[in-house]
Amino acid sequence: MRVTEQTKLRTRERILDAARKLLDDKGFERATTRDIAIEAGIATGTLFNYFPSKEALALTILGEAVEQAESEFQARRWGGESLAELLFALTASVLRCLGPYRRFACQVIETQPGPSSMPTALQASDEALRNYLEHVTELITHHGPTGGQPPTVITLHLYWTLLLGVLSYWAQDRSPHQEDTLVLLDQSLRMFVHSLSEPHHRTELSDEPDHL
Amino acid sequence: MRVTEQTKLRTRERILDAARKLLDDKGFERATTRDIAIEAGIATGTLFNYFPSKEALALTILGEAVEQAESEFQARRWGGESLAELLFALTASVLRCLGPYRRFACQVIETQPGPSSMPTALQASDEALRNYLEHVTELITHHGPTGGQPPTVITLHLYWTLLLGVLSYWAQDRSPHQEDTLVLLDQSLRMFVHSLSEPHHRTELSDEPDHL
DNA sequence: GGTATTATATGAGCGTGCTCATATTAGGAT
DNA sequence: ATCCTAATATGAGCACGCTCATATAATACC
Repeated sequence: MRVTEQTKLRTRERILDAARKLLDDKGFERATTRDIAIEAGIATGTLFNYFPSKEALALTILGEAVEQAESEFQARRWGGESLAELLFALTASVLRCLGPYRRFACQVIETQPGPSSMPTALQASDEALRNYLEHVTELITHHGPTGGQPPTVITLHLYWTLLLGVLSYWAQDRSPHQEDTLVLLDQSLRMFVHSLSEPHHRTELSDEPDHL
Repeated sequence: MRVTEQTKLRTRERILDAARKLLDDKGFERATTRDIAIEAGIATGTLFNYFPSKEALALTILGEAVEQAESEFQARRWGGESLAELLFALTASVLRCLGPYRRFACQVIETQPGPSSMPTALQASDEALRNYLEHVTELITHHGPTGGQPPTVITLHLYWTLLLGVLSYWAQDRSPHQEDTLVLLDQSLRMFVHSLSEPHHRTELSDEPDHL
């Protein structure tokens, strides 16, 4: 069965469509891989020839959305905006593109390893997420208050944390057009950008040990 | 089999001990409920007579640690410290008490619903975590810059987000005594407290829609 | 002691995500 | 046309968390 490349791509798309439908209908946990396979007209095992795991399948869908947000952002003409404004616009784009997947986006992205441990290596497992983080790194480097200095790992981790917080609020935001989410995003980013100007400290308390 | 209260408590403790051991050895996912039950000398089903789920079992262990941190904090004599210092001391206590469970603490707490949607109702499912959040709310209310005003839901959500970020960094922190974690904690809290003085905005960009 | 009652313990079994030996078939060689 | 081969599809089966009908045994009553 030396199937044509085209057939394989069609199967892949059928799986992605089925997954989009069922993940949106039932959320990440209640949408089973068996059901997705049936909806796509294939056997359960076949699904795993195309995607290594249910999580990777969902991430593929979300990654495409993030990539689209990225292009939308790049397509706009920028000049003179502050770092906070740029990050706001980029992240609002991401939220808009993730809109159709609000039901499961946060559940999946939350489980991704952020840029914590490994120095420099942004370790989000999905490539689109890695690119997003690299893009953020670049924006901070070139538009941040510490001209030209790339952010530390701790700073990047902080950014990722805040993004996850916004996503998890957004996933449950019942306000008309998720306006509250934009308020939270704004507050998060202002806070974050402000903190870039401050050096890294460590609070000293007389009766507090300085380690854990 | 109308077993004495004491026997039930002993079984419960045996389960908790077994869980502490295996969760620490293998992490949350690789420690199976079957193995924990065997280690505790009971049948698999029995475990679920004592705890409704594997997650609840782990949360019980972590909840006890958080409660201990809480009492340590209460036991100290406070006077004149800033909000940032109080939050720092409280959270450092929590981290210290969670120390023995570093392997799985973050994996479990991360999955807990934060104080996002429901107004006022802090919805962390474990009681110790709810208490912790209520305590934080109280500290912000009485020591924050907006004297006497309780924080908004968004503000609390932000705090929870930052705490999760610290936990996830801490879980992987390889620095000698997790000193980097303290740096991150410090930066997070300074940032957070600073943001309390600023009103909630929404960034306005000429070509950016004001909703999602 | 014997029996009834009833809280608790038990483990077969279910639905998951995922694997892997096997069956199937497309496409080249003849 | 026919066979051969290797890429792909298949679904029985595994280990997981968790459930539930049933077995077991501790107490109350006589």
